This record gives sequence, C-alpha cells and structure tokens, in this order.
Amino acid sequence: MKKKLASGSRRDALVEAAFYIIAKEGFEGLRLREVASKAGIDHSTLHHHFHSKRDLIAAVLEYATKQFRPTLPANDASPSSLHEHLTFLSRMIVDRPEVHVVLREFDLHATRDARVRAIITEREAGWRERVAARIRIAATTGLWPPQIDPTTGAELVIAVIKGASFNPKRAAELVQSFEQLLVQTSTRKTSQKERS
Amino acid sequence: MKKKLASGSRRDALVEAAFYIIAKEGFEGLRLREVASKAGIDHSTLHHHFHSKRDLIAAVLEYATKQFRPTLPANDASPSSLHEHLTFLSRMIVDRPEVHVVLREFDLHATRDARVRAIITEREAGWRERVAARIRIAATTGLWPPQIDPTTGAELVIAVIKGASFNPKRAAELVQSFEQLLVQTSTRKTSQKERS
Amino acid sequence: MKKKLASGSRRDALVEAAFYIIAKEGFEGLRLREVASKAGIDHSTLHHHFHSKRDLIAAVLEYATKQFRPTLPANDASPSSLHEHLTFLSRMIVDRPEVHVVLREFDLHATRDARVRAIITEREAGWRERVAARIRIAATTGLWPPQIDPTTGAELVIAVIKGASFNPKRAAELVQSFEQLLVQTSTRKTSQKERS
Amino acid sequence: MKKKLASGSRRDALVEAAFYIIAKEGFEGLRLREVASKAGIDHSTLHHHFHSKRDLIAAVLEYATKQFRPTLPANDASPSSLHEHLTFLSRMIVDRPEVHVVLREFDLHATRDARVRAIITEREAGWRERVAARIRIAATTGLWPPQIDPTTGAELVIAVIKGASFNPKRAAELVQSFEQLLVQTSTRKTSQKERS
DNA sequence: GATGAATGAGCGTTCATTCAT
DNA sequence: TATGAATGAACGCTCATTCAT
Repeated sequence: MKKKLASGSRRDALVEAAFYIIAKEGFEGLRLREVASKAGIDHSTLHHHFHSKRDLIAAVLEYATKQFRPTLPANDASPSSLHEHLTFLSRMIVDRPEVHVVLREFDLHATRDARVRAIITEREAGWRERVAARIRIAATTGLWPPQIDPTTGAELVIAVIKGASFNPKRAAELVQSFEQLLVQTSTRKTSQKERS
Repeated sequence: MKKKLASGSRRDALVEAAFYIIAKEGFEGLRLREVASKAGIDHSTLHHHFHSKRDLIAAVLEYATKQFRPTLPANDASPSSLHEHLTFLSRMIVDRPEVHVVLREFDLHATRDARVRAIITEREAGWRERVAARIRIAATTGLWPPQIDPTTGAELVIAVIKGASFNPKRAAELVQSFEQLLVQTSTRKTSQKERS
Repeated sequence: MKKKLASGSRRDALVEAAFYIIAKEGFEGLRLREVASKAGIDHSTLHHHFHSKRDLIAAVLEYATKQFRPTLPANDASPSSLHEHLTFLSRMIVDRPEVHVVLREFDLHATRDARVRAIITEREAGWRERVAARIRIAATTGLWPPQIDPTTGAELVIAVIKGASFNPKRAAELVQSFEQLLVQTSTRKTSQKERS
Repeated sequence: MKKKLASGSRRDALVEAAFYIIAKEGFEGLRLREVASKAGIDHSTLHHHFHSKRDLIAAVLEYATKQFRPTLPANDASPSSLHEHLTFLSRMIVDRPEVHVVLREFDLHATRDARVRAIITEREAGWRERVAARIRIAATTGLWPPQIDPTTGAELVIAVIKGASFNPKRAAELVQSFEQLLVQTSTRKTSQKERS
C-alpha cells in the first residue's frame, strides 16, 4: 500500500524526482516514466499533477531557484553583505553542486523554451539587482573598487559564480581569489586616500 | 543524381550540421535524421561516416574546440598575452556565441559520457596551462596581481569566460571590467613600489 | 473506437499471432509490427504486454508446448499408453503441423537464446521421463523390446517424432511402421517365451 | 595485401563462411556483411559473386548437401550397406553436427523459399531412393524386417536421422538402438526360419 | 486521484542492394 | 574484381500523451 500523501506533497515529490534526474542525466535524460516511478506513482498519474512535460520542467525551475531562498543571508544592508553572498554561493556550489548544475541546464534550455526563458530572465534580473545593491554598499566601505560600476559588476559576479559552478572542487578557492582582487584593490585605494 | 563531394567533406558537413543543431536545440534536440538532411544525405548514410551517435558527438566536440585554434593569437611570450587572450575569447563569445554555447553543452554532457569527459578534461588541462603561463608573464610586468597564484588565477579566468558565455550581449564589458580589476591592482602595486 | 477485450486476451492474441507467423515465416520472418497488426493493435502497444521481442518469443514457446497438454491422454498406467502417446503425437503432426514446425524452430533457436534453451531443456526432460515411464510399462506387457533400455528408447521415440514432424504427409504411416518394429519384436519375443 | 585466390575459391570461401554463420546463428543471423568480412572481402564485392542473398543461400544448400558425397561409402550392393549408411550418418552427426543443423534449418526454410524447396525435394528424393535400395538388400539378408515396406522404411530411417540430429550427444546410441530393433527382429525371424 | 491499455510519431540502427570509380 | 558511398525500407524500441475505468 502506498502512503497517502497530503495534496501538494505528491506534486513536490515529482518535482524533486525530476530535479535530480536533470541533475544526473540532463534534459536529454528526463523521462516522465522515470520521474513518476521515482515518486512512486504510475506514469499516467503524473499527468494529473502536470498537464505536460513542459509544465513539470517549469515547476522544476521554480524549485531549483527556490533552493536559495530559505538559506539566503537576509542582512542585505551590512557592509559585508557582498562577501556573505559570495561565500554563500560558493558554499552552495560545493555542498549542493546539483542545484547549480541544474540551473546551468536551464540557462541553456532557456533559449529553446519561451516559458523557461521568461522565468529565468525575471529571476536573473532580481538577482542582478540584489547583487548590484550589495556592490553599492560594498563600494561605500571600500570593499568594491569604485571604478567598476555596480551594474556591470553584478554581471561579472554572476559570471564568476556561473563559471565556478562548472568546477565545484575548486569553486571555493576560485571565488576567494576573486574577492582578493576586489578587497585588495579597495584596501589599497583606501590607504591611498588615507595617505593623501 | 547524387552530388559528388571530395572525400571527407561529407563528414565535415555532417559535423557542422550537428554542431549548429546542438547550438540551437541542445543535445536533447539532436536527431541524426535532421543532421543528415541538413548535410543533404540520407540518414542511413550518416552511419557510413559515423558508427554511432556518440561517435558523431565526439567529432562535434573536436570540431568545436578546434574553432579556437586557427585564430588564436600566437605571441604567447608578449607581456600583453593574457590581455590578448581575454580579448580574443570575449570577441569569440560576441561574434560566434554558438561555439561557447555548444562547449557549455559539452561541459554538462561530460558528466554523462566518459568519452566526452576524457576529451574535455584533456583540452581544459591544456587551456588551463596556457592561461597560467600567460598569467606568469603578466605577473612579471605588473599586469597580474602577484598575490593570486597563476594556477588558481587560470581557474578564475576560465570561470569568468565560461560565465560570460551565458550572456554574449554583455560579455565584452564584463571581461573588460574583470581586466580592470587586474590591471588597477597591479598598477597601484607598481606605483606603490615606485613610491617606496 | 478501441475494441475492449478481457484482460489477458490481448496478450493471448499477440502470442497466437506470433505463433502463426513463426510457423509460416520462421524466426527470420517474425516482425513485431506484423504480430501487432495481426492482433489488431498498434505495434507500440505490443511493448505494453511484452517488454521485448525475446519476452514474446518465450511466451510463444510456452504457448506451443501447452498445445499438447489439454489433449494429452491421461491414462499413463495403461499397457497401451505408449501406443496412445505415439498415436496422439502423430495425429498432432498431421492435424496441426504448425505446432511441431514451430517447436523445431525453437529446437534450433535454443542454441542461440539461453532463455529458450532453458525452457526447452526443462520441457524435454519432462517429456523424456514420461516417455520412458510409458516404455517401462509397455516393456512389462511385451509391447516394447526389453533389450532396449527405456531411457535410450525415449530418446529414440523423441527422435522419430521430431524427424516425422518434417514430413507431416507421411508422419502417420511412418510412426505406425515404427510401432510395428516394436510390437513385432515383442510379439515374437512373447511367442518365444510361450514356446519355451 | 590480400592473397589473390583462384577464380572459384573466393566464391567457395563466401559459401563456407555463410555455412558456418547459419550453423551458429541460424538464418536469422545471416548477414551478408558478416559473410563478406569472414571471407576477407568488402561486402559489396560479395554481389559480384552472388547476385542476391537468395543466390548465396542456394549455394550454401548445395555446399551442405555435398558434405556427404566425398565420404559416402560407395559399396551400395553389400548386405550391410544399410548399416554402413546409418553408421556413416550418425558419425556425421557426432563429428560434424553443423552439417545436419544447417540442413534442418534448410528443411524449415524450404517452406518459404521455392528455390530451396526444389533443391531439397530433389535431393531428398534421391536420398530416399538410395535408402530404400539399401533396405531392399538388407531385407533379402534378414537385416530388415520384411513386413515394413522399403519406401515407408526409408521414410522412417530419414526421420530417425533427422530427429537424432537435434541431439548430437546421444545420436550414436540412439541410431544404434534403432538398428537393434531392425536386426533383432530379423535375426529372430531368421532363427524362426531355421527352426522351422 | 489513480491505473492500465492504447496510440502515433519518431528514434538510432541495420541491412540488402546499387552505383560510380 | 574490388571498393566506398549512398539509398530506402524496415526494425525493435521509446516516450509523451490520451482515455476509459
């Protein structure tokens, strides 16, 4: 006998199953039958929860991006909030590489699926803004080089994170050395100001 | 009437067709019938040139990585060789975004296909070494911050390029601002030395 | 409109269709699409009932061997049970030559398919034993020449039946003359005993 | 460099290769590419020797039946010629089981290919006649029971041989016990005559 | 909501055959 | 003779989806 689950949790189980399959096999390896069987239900029942494969995929994207939320450091206004953000992200890459791997799959998938593209674009816009905000704060305390404008800087930060996610083993040191570039520049800048 | 092509060119046509399909549709959208018809031959003839789909995929990977070779700036020993490399790569992302998109597809695909993984690993090791070598030169002329060791630095450079390839529109400015971080750090460093 | 059939009967229909195709075309001529269309369903539905072609083939083998069961004379202990068995088998060859033809196909196929081989070996061992048992009874009543041991005799009987199945038109007279060999030997034996 | 072979020997090599493939894999497993590569030539060259697959198959049948010729005991008129024939055939089954296995494949194949059927029918008619002739001689010397007419007897002999060919391991003892049936009947018969 | 049966498009691959060289 | 390239039909099998129960 299968355990009866609360209304939404069967849906959640399906999304999680799909998430892990995409992480392991990529979009090429995503088969609804396998998703359903991982969630312990018949493959035709899956269609009661998701009208089509694309619906499930969209739900997986939502799930993947939400992985960040619950653990995101909230103190956005702190001078070290950029550092905290980078630390958080590089830890995510190390501890849960699947999350970033799946998101990279979605980045590439976005060009082929308008629905995915819309979600990705919107989420990324939000991320970019928040990073830019943290950069602005960091800039005021000498933790970000002022000659690099926050918007482009946010783009660079995002690129470093995405790039690092392809190499989870070295992601931590890689992000750390990126931060060295920022901080030493700023420190020096500060000391110059102090000297003058 | 069958078209007659020089030996090998049919094969090349198939590889190029597959390359562009992967760029547009991803691995999920790669169908041998479509590849063959794009190359103007019957789909069963494709198997005369490539034993299996995996063989074709491996050939596409070789093709994609070779896209860099012919246009790579050769002057490796120049002090600005790192800058030239970065400029070259960011231009590639802008001018031929497909090449990097396909390579990102392969990065993700590598985890699922040992043959692809082997090629990717080997090529990337070569790239990493060459970048590290350029970094060492740059470090001697103050174009690279000496506190960041060349090996980790190469990793960082690669991450920036890979990350930038997801955003071709802003790749140029993004890479440029990354270089600003390097140069200004070094410049300042230099001026410090001069001051002392 | 889809036809609705009682559960299992679709499966049976597929097995029977495959059986008759093998009888007519041999294993070389067995195509799943043809099997499915003979059973009135789409060829992909066949895979809902049989995971693979080999599964279907195994089911056909079970079906073919079961053709004997329902009509097998049960009175194994009767002195004439061997005769009844031979009569039954030669009638089968005449009336339903396909059954034996398919079984000969399986005999040859067994060397190439371990699953088929296992089933064939097991069934044949059972057959051999039952024939040997009937021979033992026949021997006690002078209907089997005692100088031929029942195990080898069973082998001989099976060989005669298999050989006869290649020539359905003359199978009856052929088996009959084989029995003449047995009976006359025994009769003579008996008369010898009587004389002594 | 391939050795140049005399005109017919390449053809022979193809036929032999096909023969052994049929023995091992059956008609289902017979692929011209494999035949050609076993004979050391390109698969399209095979079509210079055999117009079609059916032509090759017909040639294999000729080859298989000819396997008997060179070693067939010639002394047809000897009283023991039937015994010699049976001994020869059962030895063939033991020593070269492939020959009989292939012939059984052809027996079944005959129903589907008129050309094969014609050859088989003709060869078998010849065989049947020769066996009947030997039986007639044996009958005159008490080595065949006179109440079984030579034509039907030939059929029985052929059936025994065909049936035995499915079980090469026991073919020898099986044929031997068949002969016991014949000889003892006759011997007894003879002794009866002597007694009377 | 859950299931089993069914569908149809399509996939990678095979293979006998043809043809130009 | 021999080969490599090409063809087209067909094969076993997959998979998202539909539908009646």
